[in-house]
Amino acid sequence: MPHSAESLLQLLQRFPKHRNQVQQIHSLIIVKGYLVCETTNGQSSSKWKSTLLYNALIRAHLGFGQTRKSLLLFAQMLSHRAPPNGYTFPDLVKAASSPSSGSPCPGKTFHAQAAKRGVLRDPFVRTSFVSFYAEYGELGNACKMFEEMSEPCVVACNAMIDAFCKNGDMDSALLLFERMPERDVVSWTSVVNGFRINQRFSEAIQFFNKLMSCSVKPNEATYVTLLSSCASLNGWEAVYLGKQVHGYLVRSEIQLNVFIGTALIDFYGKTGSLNAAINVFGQMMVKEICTWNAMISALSSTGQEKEALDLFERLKMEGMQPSEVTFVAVLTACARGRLVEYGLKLFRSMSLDFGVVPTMNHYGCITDLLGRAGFLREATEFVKSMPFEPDASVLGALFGACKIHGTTDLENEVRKELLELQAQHSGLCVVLSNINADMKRWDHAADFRKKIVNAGVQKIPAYSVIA
DNA sequence: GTAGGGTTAG
Repeated sequence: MPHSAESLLQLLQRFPKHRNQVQQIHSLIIVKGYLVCETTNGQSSSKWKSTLLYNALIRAHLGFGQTRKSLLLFAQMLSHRAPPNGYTFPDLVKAASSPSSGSPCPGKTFHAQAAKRGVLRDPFVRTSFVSFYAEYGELGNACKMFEEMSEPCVVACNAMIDAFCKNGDMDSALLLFERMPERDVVSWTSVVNGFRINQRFSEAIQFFNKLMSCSVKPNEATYVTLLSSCASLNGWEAVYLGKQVHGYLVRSEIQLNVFIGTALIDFYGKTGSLNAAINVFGQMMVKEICTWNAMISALSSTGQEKEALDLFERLKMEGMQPSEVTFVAVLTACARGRLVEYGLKLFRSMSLDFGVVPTMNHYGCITDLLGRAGFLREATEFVKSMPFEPDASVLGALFGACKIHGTTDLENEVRKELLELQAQHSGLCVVLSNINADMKRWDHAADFRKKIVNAGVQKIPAYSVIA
């Protein structure tokens, strides 16, 4: 029977990646009225019909990144009285964890919904909540979700390992890794990645070597994580290992996919092999915006600012949509190349022409752009005119500029103004004392340390903002 | 149907 609810459901499940088709099917489902739950005839199969269709639609829209639409579909689902089931929540919760889904995040109401519908015992549902809470920095809730599982499977354990890693608790991640009854390549990769995201790059590489010695077969994700660690470490051993991985991938005749390719470009860019990065970029059949961003950064960090900006022009011509990161990369290139006018023009056009709203990072780039070029007063004015309170990165850029341009009266003025502006800001105080210490003005450093105490700043981070 | 991967000044 053409266009029965069953046949449309099958189509959705079979071809969920074809955006236009999904939209057509969606329209057809609406026209046919299949989304309205029928409870009158009492047949259990038709009771769940709209639920299954909604589940498939939520999944399909999540699949091509339309997370907002997934969330909207859930709201519709409730208003149509189609009861969500255990299959509804994993996709829904994933949509809620996605940063593009907008705020406020509805994840917690989903938790309540899942409890109400009696699906919280489902291990798939629980695992997705573990990841959700981990993403939102609520490690306690993630643990609770995990601990209430009677016999967590390897996937649930992997999700919990990742939850620990993402929230900086590598000890617990390793403990769970040791204690779990079986491990797979995802377990290993999650730990490698955990060391990486906690900036423990040497240990990431060590753990990768351990994985190899245990005869675990790495997969693409493992290599991507490893390459990223090698890129950040940048010692000869790390560079050697990264090149070895590349060589292995070439010998295995594995086509460079977007993730691997982007990781390689980043690796070569950060370790100074610009030509290798360009080669990889040229070989890639499919490029995403991240790929272009990595290449732009590679060019700009190796002193080819003009080429970096040319590549940005090419990206636009090829119809790519620049991301937030793209603008950080191009604005940085402008700052390095002292292209003040062009940088300011780009900054103005980013929200106007590309719909990318500047974040604190972008303000930091412009502060850097002005400051490096010696426009310290303009940079200060710019910081004051920002729509949000400057954070340590913006102030770091400003002080970086002061460092380049020497100890002028203006610098002292800037310092004073900013100190008054953000006396409570522990990040700033650290920046200030670092800068002073750096300039061998230990008396001032001590002075600022005292101010930190007087200002009642509780926490002084154990890292320095200026490297 | 649940887990892990790439790009971001100073």
